[in-house]
Amino acid sequence: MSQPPKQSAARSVPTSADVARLAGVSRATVSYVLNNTSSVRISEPTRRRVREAAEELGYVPHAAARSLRAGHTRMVLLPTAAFPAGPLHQRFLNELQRALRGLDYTVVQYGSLGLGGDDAARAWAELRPVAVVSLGVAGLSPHGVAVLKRSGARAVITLAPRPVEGAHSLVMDQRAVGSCAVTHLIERGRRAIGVVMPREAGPDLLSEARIEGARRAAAGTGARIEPLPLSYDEEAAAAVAARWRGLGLDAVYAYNDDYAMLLMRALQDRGVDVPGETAVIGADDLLLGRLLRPRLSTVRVDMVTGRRLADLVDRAVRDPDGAPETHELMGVRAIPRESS
Amino acid sequence: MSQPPKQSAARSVPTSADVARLAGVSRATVSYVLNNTSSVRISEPTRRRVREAAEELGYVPHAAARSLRAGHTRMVLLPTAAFPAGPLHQRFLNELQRALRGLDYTVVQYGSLGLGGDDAARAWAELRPVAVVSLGVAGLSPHGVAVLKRSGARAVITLAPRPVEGAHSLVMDQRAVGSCAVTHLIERGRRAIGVVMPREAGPDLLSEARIEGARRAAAGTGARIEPLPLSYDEEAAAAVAARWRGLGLDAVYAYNDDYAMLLMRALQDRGVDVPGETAVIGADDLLLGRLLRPRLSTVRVDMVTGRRLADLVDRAVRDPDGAPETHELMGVRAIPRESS
DNA sequence: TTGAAAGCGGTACCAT
DNA sequence: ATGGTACCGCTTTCAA
Repeated sequence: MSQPPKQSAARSVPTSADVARLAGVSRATVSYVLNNTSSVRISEPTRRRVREAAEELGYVPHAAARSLRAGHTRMVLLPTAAFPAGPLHQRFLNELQRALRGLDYTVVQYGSLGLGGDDAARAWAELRPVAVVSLGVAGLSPHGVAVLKRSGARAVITLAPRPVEGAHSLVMDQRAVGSCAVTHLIERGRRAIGVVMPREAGPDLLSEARIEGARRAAAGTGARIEPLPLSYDEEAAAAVAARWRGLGLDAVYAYNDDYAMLLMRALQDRGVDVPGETAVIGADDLLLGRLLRPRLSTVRVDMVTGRRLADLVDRAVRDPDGAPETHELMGVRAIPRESS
Repeated sequence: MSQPPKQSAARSVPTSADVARLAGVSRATVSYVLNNTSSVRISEPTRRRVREAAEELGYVPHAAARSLRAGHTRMVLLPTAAFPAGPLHQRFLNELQRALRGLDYTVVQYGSLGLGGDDAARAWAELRPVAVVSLGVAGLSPHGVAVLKRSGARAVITLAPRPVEGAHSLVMDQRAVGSCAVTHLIERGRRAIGVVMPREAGPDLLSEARIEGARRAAAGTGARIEPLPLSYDEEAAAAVAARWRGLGLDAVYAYNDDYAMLLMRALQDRGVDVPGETAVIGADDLLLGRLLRPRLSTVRVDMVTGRRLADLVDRAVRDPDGAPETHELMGVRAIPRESS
């Protein structure tokens, strides 16, 4: 055999050098042709030969090599810690993704489930993204932001209950949701208000903020707030309903519509009249809430649009030294239907 | 100035060379220390100096450079075309992600929204993932699989209605869902069966397969199948309900529970008795379906567990030349409740 | 115990 | 119009 270094040459991944060899040109030429480099003129026959060679070998450029050479990437990293699920969130992610792609970014969701705050930030930084958009992931600290920026991220943007130092922060003060719901109930004359929080997740920022908002809205009005941890299953809801009368509550605000629907049904099955005896309100305005009887009251939260956020990312990337902005962007309003 | 090439040296991203310089050692030593290379002994004082230098500079290794040198990555790519949403899917993704991370893989979701089949595969191949797990993304062709493999992917796994040549295929024959639902309805004595499909998505593989299964189950039984495109909003549902009696149907199978709930409510509001006049069955066994009255009948689909899929990925990576396996893995069963 | 140097796959400058 | 070649940051022989 005449090629001792390459035993399984056929098996190995084709590189631009392979293309060059097959086309009988230099690697430089291959690069020019495949990237349509405009600052250099290549004859049409050569272009064809290169293209054909690339095609024949099934050549695909190596992103890592390219970005290593370039010194930067077009990657926007979306860390996904725990999926918050929810159809709104999904739609929003899709929108954002499409908009960013339209601006020629590569969107990558990176799961950092097992990692805590700063470790996660480090893991993200290793990928050298041009921007990081952290959607409500707890634990992105100012230090984490610094690590990312020092490793070349030109924009770090958080969408969270509280601003993070050093990052552009879109503040969605989830307390407003709780406040809005409870204020609504109080206006309706309710005074003893249960607040349902998911038991699964443990204390996360979202539900904590919502209950904190509830407390705040009740303060000084004479109304009482009673936290009610609840698992998302029928048995748990039935159990709460069973001891309902003992709790002495005349209203309940649930973390979101899913939990609200679950509890409302359990209450009804237990003979508790909704809204007569107990008013119920949820949050997030799911379509399904309108299908129950009584129709579920809810709090609607205006999300930022994916398009707007994508523009913000792009602006931040272009002007990395701009002072981090903090935007309050939560519109929140109660949508009374029949359950309250 | 004495450093013309580096005007903003302070601004630039620290490399292992910077760490080496600061610690007064060579880059090799830095690499040994930071990777705890066991084949080489480094004195403790040196280790400390290196660690301190790295810390001080905020050094984070460059993943692209590393994998370029290594010739391979530990990245498992999960393409996400359109989010199928759904809480089951979410849980499953989380499980899978966690299990893969446990096996020391890096999980990356890559959004290829705007791209069609083979372009998408090419884009994925540029990242040189060690494995690609395609979850129901239409358009991963045998050619796409070939591109991925030639660019170094050691495993390509699809979870889809049909096997894909060259890839390990977990076949979830969604026709079984439609068959199961319709068979159930026929057993209950129904003969004129509407099948609701999402109007939004356009004809996608999932809903097409489900309706195809419905047709098959009806064939030869004398039962009639009537496709009913439906948008996911109340008006659309009301419109269908308004012309319900004219359709002459005595049962309906909806693509999934969400659509089933929506239509069932609209029918009830129109005075159609469920299940007396019209039986309703959905699919996916959402918790919320149990909250309506009558409780929604459904078809439950057993998903593969994330853990199992992760193991399959790992096995395939270790044995890349193993023949692609095809597993049928859909357990499907009707769960009759009160609506049918 | 440590350092020098080659090379992974591209890109872009400078020659030719 | 092309080719030669020096990098990008990191790992890993091989020598010292």
